[in-house]
Amino acid sequence: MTTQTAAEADECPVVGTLEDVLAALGDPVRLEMVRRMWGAGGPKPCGQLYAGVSKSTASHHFKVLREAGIVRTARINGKVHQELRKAELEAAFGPVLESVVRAANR
Amino acid sequence: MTTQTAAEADECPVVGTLEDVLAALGDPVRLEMVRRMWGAGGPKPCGQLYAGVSKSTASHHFKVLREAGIVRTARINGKVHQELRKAELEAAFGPVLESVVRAANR
DNA sequence: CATCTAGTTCGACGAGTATCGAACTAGATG
DNA sequence: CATCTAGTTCGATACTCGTCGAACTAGATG
Repeated sequence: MTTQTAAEADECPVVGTLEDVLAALGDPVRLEMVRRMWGAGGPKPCGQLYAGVSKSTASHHFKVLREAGIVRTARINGKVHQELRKAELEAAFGPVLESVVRAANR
Repeated sequence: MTTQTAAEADECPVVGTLEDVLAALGDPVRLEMVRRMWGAGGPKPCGQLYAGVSKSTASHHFKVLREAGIVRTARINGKVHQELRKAELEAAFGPVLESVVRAANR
């Protein structure tokens, strides 16, 4: 990978496989992160997306979500934000994410 | 659990958590098993639900699906069959399984 | 009964995972 | 510049997971 800005480097051109996505969502911490992002409608500061685990653990989870193509990372006003790649996921898997988040919100 | 027949013993009264279900589906072998069952409309012999892994590995995967509450096991004419618990999953999680299988069928 | 097929359990193994604190990096602020 | 907060990476750890073949179980069949 050539030198890019942080935002670009986290812009995965491809979403992971359906299994990758499901496996990534199959963890309570990550599912909660995604659930919180779903309602945000845009980038959200990392610290607002989880509770109950350490910063380093949360960082690990964001990495898993990112590598599965579920989120993208952006630095806004010097703070790291995470945002769901709704459009890409919808394009690849249809209403999977939406149905999952709705189920998580039950 | 009191003594019951094999079919009854595999009748889990409760579906697993959403994370359990997603994690169970987040494996290529198990996702394929579920995808094949989806179109069956009823119990299906185990041997028809997978390919590429050994019998013991397949058996392990069926166990994971069963413990997540995704399938139920029944013995028909002496042969073990697996069947999706569509109604229970729909009741617990809405259209999650349907959207996942549709995505798997893309 | 013996034999067969289908499926489960067991034990082992290498790989992967979720977690943490320490060390580090990235910015903002005064 | 120093200091702070937010977030990442690293190393370590205990645990889990997917895999297999062997041994076992469950039925059907002749």
